[in-house]
Amino acid sequence: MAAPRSAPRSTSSQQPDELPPTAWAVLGLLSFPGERTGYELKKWADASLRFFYWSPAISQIYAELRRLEGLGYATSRRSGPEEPRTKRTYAITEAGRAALAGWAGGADVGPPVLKHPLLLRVWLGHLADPDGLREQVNEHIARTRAELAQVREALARAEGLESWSHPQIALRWSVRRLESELSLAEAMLDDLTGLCDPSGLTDNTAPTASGQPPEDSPTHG
Amino acid sequence: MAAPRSAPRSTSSQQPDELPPTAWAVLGLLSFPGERTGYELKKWADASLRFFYWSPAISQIYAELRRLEGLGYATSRRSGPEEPRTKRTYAITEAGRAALAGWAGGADVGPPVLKHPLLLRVWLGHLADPDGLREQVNEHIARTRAELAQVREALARAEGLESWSHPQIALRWSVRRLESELSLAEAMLDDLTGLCDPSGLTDNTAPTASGQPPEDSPTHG
DNA sequence: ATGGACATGTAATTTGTTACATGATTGC
DNA sequence: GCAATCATGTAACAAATTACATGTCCAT
Repeated sequence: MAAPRSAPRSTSSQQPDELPPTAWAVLGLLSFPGERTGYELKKWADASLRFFYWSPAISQIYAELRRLEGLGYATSRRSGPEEPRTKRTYAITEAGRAALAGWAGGADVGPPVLKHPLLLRVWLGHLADPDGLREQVNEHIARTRAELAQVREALARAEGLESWSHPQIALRWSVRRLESELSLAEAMLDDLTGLCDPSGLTDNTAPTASGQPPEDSPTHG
Repeated sequence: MAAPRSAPRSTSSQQPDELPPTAWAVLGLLSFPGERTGYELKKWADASLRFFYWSPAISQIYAELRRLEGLGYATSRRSGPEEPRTKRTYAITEAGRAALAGWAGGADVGPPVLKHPLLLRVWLGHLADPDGLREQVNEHIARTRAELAQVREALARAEGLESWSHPQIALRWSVRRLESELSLAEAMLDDLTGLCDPSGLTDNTAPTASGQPPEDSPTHG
């Protein structure tokens, strides 16, 4: 198979890995100073993690917290009557911190995965109305601008805080990433326009040469 | 919950949507001229789709093809004795083409999802060895360069072909995307270096001011 | 008193993966 | 003859989602 997928996952024993990335992400959330509830974790993931890694469903966060506790990587305590609401707060343990550090230092990082529904539609553009397509790209641009504002907020919150320099770097990366997402979309808009209006301006100077009729089974391309 | 997730998925009836994006992606693969086998589809997805949307496992492709056929969106035929190998080739039907066009024109595109394991580790950098972290970023850069070469190949294969202009646009977007991934990584490398070596050069001039000790529950940041 | 945010969880279901099993054909 | 690629599928499982159920606290 052409694409090298992730490592074969040794058939026996539970190495210090053996947990899905989501579990490590949740444990990572817990690795910053302070205790927090599942609910808080979800909000934080929505506001920050999601920009470079994805925010799990709240029900999954609760499930991962239970698993982490079962492994001894986290402890929880129910709030006593001193606190208003009854809730369960989690904290990382030394074992959890060690396991997380081991995972973070581990070898295979794995390739980033991008699922871009807009691109899927552009790719299928031959079936769509050109104007509708450009409209969708414009909506994407608007959505991206809104996200950019959110990451900048998150970054502002993280700035000036000690021991938050790495989250800051991740958020700075996210800001730049969204900025580039914007220019990527603009460029694609130009490409899309150049399709209907093949004026020499957009270097769409493919001279219709070698117009091979798309034969059966185009051997992928 | 803060993050607006996808639409509530109306409880009754099968609208022209109601299929996971993967099914549409597979049907999309089929929407280009020619018939092909599941195996060919997988290779094509690895070589092209994966750069902007992800390549399903081969077993899932077979499963989706069966589902699509069950819905009348595709037809299949076993190769007769005239062909060397016994295989099953699929083709899109008119109903499938119509359904796909309806989906492509549909309203909600949904936000792109990025899962970037490297960023997860950078975010957790306080637990890791700084040199090891930079090393991982460098590996990412090498991997990205290799991918860039692959997309350029795919683009070269698609160029000059008629009725492939939209896939071309998607691939051009992917080329630019990977190029920007490269500069993003370089910039992050600088950020990471600036952390250990806070010489004024890297504008890391945060004056340590307002060194709020990270209090309990930092209200996400 | 009512709606919204806080808070936690269960159950059913879907999506997707890996491992396994099988066999034909092609090129060396 | 042997390995690689072509080709198709099943089964077991893991990951993750949505829908549902329940209840509290706070502000208007």
